[in-house]
Amino acid sequence: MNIGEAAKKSGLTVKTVRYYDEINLIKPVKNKATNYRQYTDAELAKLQFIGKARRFNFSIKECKELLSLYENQNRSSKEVRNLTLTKISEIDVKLNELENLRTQLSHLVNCCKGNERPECPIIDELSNSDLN
Amino acid sequence: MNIGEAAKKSGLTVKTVRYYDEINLIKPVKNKATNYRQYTDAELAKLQFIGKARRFNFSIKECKELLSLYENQNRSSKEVRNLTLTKISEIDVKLNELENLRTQLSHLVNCCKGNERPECPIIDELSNSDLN
DNA sequence: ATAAACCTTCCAGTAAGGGTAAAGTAAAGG
DNA sequence: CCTTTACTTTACCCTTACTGGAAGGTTTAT
Repeated sequence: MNIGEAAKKSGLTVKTVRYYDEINLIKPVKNKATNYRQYTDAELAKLQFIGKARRFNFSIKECKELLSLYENQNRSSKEVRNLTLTKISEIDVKLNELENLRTQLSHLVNCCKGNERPECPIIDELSNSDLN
Repeated sequence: MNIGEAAKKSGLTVKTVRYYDEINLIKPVKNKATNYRQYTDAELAKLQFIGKARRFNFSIKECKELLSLYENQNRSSKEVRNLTLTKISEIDVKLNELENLRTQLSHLVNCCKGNERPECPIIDELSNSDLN
């Protein structure tokens, strides 16, 4: 199939699929006559696989790893599980950061009257020269 | 003061401070003889302000807005508060996404034995062609 | 005089594509 | 058969917010 169909069926954009070719993630054969990319069903499946992994917040680099595990019939499930566990703890770190940020910002908002007057505790806090 | 001192006192890197000059965020005067950037105390205060706002997850564009509010003695605290509230709801969206992701990933991890065998529900799920 | 510790500009790269242009190809309609 | 429309190609720049490095000028200390 051509790139448009592969894109549609994988839920990716044509641009993205072409990009995955460019970075050697999924390289289709080219039709010699037209120079069009030709995707097989197996390649479509990989595109779908990547798309899903990306939605699970795996980076392209991690997608490459997952893809090679996917293609390797002799992999152990432990390897996949470890990659996923690492990803989960990365998410935990990010969750913590964001929660802290949220707490601090809502504290600032609660201190600010939000009226037409110029006094603003948020600006005051941002102007406070001590870091943090 | 020279850029190194301004960077140190603001907790930013020299590279970053130079970048802020380049994008017209904080433009110091240049010493004609040496071509060195000269930062005043007021500019240092702005660098500190920006640094803090960035740590609060405000984008450079938002920092520009905050900075103009900071510099405007006639601003209303409402404007600053609204910008901050917007930022909080953006953080909420991100928190939600990450929590969903975490739930899904830990569900996958719980289904996976993580042993030496190749059967892996994580890979199976990623291979599942229906989106989500 | 020379070394180190500053500073300068310029160029390239990051992640993961998006936007647009110019041009080739294919399929459908008249 | 011709034209329009839809699809595809490559190539280039743009995004965010910097970071790294090279090659060179300046200042300070030894």
